[in-house]
Amino acid sequence: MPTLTERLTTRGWRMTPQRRVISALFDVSASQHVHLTADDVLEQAVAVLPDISRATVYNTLGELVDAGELLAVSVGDRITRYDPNVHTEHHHLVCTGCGAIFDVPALPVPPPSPGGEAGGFVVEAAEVIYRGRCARCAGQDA
Amino acid sequence: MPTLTERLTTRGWRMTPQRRVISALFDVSASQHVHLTADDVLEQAVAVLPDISRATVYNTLGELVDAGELLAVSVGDRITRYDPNVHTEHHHLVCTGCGAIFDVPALPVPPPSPGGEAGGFVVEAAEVIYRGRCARCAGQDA
DNA sequence: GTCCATGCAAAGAGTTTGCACGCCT
DNA sequence: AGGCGTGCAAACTCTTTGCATGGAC
Repeated sequence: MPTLTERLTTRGWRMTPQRRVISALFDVSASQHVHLTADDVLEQAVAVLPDISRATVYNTLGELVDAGELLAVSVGDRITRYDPNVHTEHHHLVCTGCGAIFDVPALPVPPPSPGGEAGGFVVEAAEVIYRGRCARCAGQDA
Repeated sequence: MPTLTERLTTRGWRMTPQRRVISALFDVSASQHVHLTADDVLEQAVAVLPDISRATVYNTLGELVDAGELLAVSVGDRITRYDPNVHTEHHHLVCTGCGAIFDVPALPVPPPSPGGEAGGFVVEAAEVIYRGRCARCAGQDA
């Protein structure tokens, strides 16, 4: 699989230093199954490119989502997280203790049987958020 | 089942006109499986109580969620919706066309098998969001 | 009479947008 | 050389908060 930066170049994206840095961040985070927030991206990008602006980060993230290269993930709070793992179907575990998010392979979810007002609804995708305690937080419960 | 207003009185809540109106809205919306936003609540409450303030609506909604009388539901955008249907486990269908939200009875979701970094995660709840097209929007697709 | 919910207004977080400049191609 | 991405700053949306008043009990 080519890197995100390579894929964007292939797509004909204008590869500015800013975009290169942001893409590189997601190439790293993909292998670690990390889910960065816009602020995380800005913070890490500033470390390399001190003059990068918040607007550029948001613009680029939005474009990457539109291009299908990132998944925008919401887990209940009002913060959007960006998931570079778009090529393997997976769901998310959210720790109610520390807020950490983990990936799990998607198991087949039983299709709902919409009746009543929902009759005729055509399901195209199912997204599952498992809530619970990660190993560390579960340990502290005892 | 007593009405929400009755339950709040039983709990010893100070029943102001504002709280009475908001509770009444959810008694109605519960029977219709509607998922009101804070703005919906404000708008409908203003129609009855012109001087009710946005802050009171938000405060009351927050208190109702804390009391376990409402569920705060997020379906991906940054708007919180309030679901009075707290006593029957259910998931949500979200129409990607018109944004409508429908309830479906919760079917058993297979437990994930967290491995890797997620090892030891203790799952306590699973929340499913089905995305697709409601009957009306599916009809327009043809 | 006491306390707490209310209204007001301002603050706050996260995100988006308009515009002129400068860099990538 | 031309167009698009950038930085800046302001605007925007949703939500929360501090404080004085007044209504519920």
